[in-house]
Amino acid sequence: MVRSAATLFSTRGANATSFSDVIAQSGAPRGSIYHHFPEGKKQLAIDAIGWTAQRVLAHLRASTAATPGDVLEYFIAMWRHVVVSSHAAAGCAVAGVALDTPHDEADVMHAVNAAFRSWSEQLAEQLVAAGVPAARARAIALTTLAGMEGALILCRAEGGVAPLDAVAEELMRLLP
Amino acid sequence: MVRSAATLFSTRGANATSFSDVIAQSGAPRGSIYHHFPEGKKQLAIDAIGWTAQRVLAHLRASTAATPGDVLEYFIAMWRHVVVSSHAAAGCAVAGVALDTPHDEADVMHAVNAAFRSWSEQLAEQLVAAGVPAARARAIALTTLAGMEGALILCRAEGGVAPLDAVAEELMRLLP
DNA sequence: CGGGTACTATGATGATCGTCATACTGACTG
DNA sequence: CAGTCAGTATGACGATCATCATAGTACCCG
Repeated sequence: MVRSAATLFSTRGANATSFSDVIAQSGAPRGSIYHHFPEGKKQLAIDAIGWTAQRVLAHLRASTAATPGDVLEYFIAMWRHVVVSSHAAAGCAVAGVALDTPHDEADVMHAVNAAFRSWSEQLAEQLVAAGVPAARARAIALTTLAGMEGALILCRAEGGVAPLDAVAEELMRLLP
Repeated sequence: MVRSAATLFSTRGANATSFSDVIAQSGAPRGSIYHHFPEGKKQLAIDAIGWTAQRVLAHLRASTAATPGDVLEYFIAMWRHVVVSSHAAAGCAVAGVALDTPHDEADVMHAVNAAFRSWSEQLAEQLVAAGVPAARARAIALTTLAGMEGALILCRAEGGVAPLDAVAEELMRLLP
C-alpha cells in the first residue's frame, strides 16, 4: 500500500489520490486500511514519504562515485530514469505531497522536510568525500536537489526529458 | 475568481481547491460559475494559469536590468517576495496545477507548458540583451526557472526562505 | 417603453470521498 | 483444545464535491 501510494502521489499528487485508488492499485484489502494506518490518510502520506526517502537514500548510498562530477551524475541519473521510464508522467512523490498539503499540517510537512534534508545532506556528504569543500558541497547539493525537483515539473509539463538534461548540464558547471 | 483560484492553487494545489473555496475567497456569486467557466474546473485551472503567466511576464518586462546578474536577480527577487510575504506558505500556482493534473489532460498540461516556456524564453531574451550568447542564455534561463520552482518547494517544506537564497547564490555562478 | 442579453440566486443531483463500526477469519499461544 | 489477537470483509455514515437546471434580476439598446 505504501509503495502504491508513493507512485500514485508522484504521478497525480496527494489529493488526487484516494484510498480507493491505492486499494485498487495495490490489491490490498479495503477493510484493513485503518488497521495499518490508524491515523488515516495523513499517516499514509507520511509513511509514503518515509518509504520514498529511505529508498532514495539507499540508492544513493550504493553509489561508488569517486569524483564530484560522478556524484552529481549518479543523483541526476536516478531522476532521469524516473522521467524516462514513466514517459514523463511521474515526478517526485515528496513534492507531490508538499504542494498538496496545507502548510500548517505540521507533521506531514515535517516528514517532507526531513526527506528533502536527508537527500541534500547525503549528497553533500558524498561531494565532500570526493574533495569538495564542505560549505560549497552543501550549497551545490541543495541547488542540485532544487534543480531536479524543478526539472521534474518542467519535464512533466513538456512531456519529455529535455529540460532535465539541459538543467543537468548547467548544474555540472557548478563543480570546481 | 481567477485571481483567487491562482492564489489558492499556489498554496494548496489544484485538487485541494474547491469551487466553494474560490467562491468564499473571491466573494463571487455561486450561481455564475458555469456562466463564466462553461467548461468547469478545468477551464478555471487553465484561466488561472494564463492569468499567472501574463502577470509574471508583465512583471518581467518591467525590468530595467542591464547586466546578466541583474536579470537573474530581478527574476529571483520576484519569487523571493512570494515566499517572504506569504511566510513560506505560497509557491507557484502553475506548479500546483502541474503536479495535480494527470499527464493525459492535454489542454491543461498545454497551458502549463506554455506558461513555463513563456517565462523561460522571456528570461533568455533578457539575458541575450545583456550580452549572454543565445545558447547559453537559454540553458541558464531554463536552469534558473527549474531552480526556482524547486526552491519554492524546499522553502515551503522548511518554512523559510533560506533554501531559495542558497540556490540563488549558486545560480549566479552560472553567469559568465 | 419593450425586449433582449448578461449575469445571479437557489437548490438539487449523483458521485465520491475519508472515516469508522461490526462481524468474521485464521493462526498462533499455552 | 480454549483463548487471544492481528488482519480482513462488508457496508454504512455524513460530508463535500463538480455539475447543472430553473427561475429570477439588472441593465442596455432602440
